[in-house]
Amino acid sequence: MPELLKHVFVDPLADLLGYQLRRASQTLMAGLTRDLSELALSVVEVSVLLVVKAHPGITQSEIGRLLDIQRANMVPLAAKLFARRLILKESAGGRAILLTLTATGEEAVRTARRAIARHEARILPELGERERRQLASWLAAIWTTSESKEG
Amino acid sequence: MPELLKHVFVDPLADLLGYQLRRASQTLMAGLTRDLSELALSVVEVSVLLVVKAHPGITQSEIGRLLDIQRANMVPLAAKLFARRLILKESAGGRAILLTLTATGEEAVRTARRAIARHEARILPELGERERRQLASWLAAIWTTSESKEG
DNA sequence: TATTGTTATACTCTATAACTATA
DNA sequence: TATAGTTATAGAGTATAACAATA
Repeated sequence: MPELLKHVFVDPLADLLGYQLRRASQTLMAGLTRDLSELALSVVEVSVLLVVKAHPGITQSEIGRLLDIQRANMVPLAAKLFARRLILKESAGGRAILLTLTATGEEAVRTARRAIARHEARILPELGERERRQLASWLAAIWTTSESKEG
Repeated sequence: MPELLKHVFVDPLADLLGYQLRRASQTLMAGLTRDLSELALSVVEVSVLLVVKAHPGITQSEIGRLLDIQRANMVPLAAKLFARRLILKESAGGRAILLTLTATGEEAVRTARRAIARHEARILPELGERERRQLASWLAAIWTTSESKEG
């Protein structure tokens, strides 16, 4: 079929906020994954690393609660970061294990932050700082409000 | 540990637009999935149904291009909707198969639209129509712009 | 040759249930 | 009893490669 005669279909979902949110999130995650590929770490793995950086000595369960990751799913995540020598595990007497960054982990965090900053700057570059904050605050309201989550 | 003495950790990712977007999308999808559970259809299956409703006679490949779903992944999707007697498949002479809604499919679309409207109204109920449009337009810009998608 | 539908497959992410070890 | 870490597993969602049929 000739390119110019191809029917272009109107997207009937275009006026749905949820649809726009999902498509935007997918596109953005794909882009960030590409930008983080130099580190050979997934977006989730990097986010765990950033949390450990901000809270040295935090436990797996605490990270899970913060990022909404199941306790069980934190296991292979932490195992990979440990195998890559990015984090240290330190027994806290009880069952809990305290996580901290290694020197390699600190370096990975610096690299990740540069990649993330580069990526963030590429999202809607025409947006000013005020609009950016407005957008972020609307998005935060969606998942912070318990109504959206539970009812 | 007593509830009041539990350490509440600050989320170091809170100022990242990409993070807010992902969390919002996850929360929203979970909520919408729950709201659509009466139909026993996933969010993606319903979105396909809405596209067929808007474009009777559209093909699987065309739907895939519109919603960014791989051709291969459209197969089990269309198969389920067909098995549930929600869509009809009509040969178009060639290899392509034209999809249309059955009466049951039309009814499902009506039910789905009510559930989606209910859900959308529950997201950011404090947002006015103008802010809603602004938010939707920013989100659309993120995934429509090729910069975000490819580099 | 390009496109459509298809099969098979694999990988990631996420969710649940059950077990143990410890406070 | 409640919590942390763990294991195993299952289900989505998504991605790629290859094939046959058709324009």
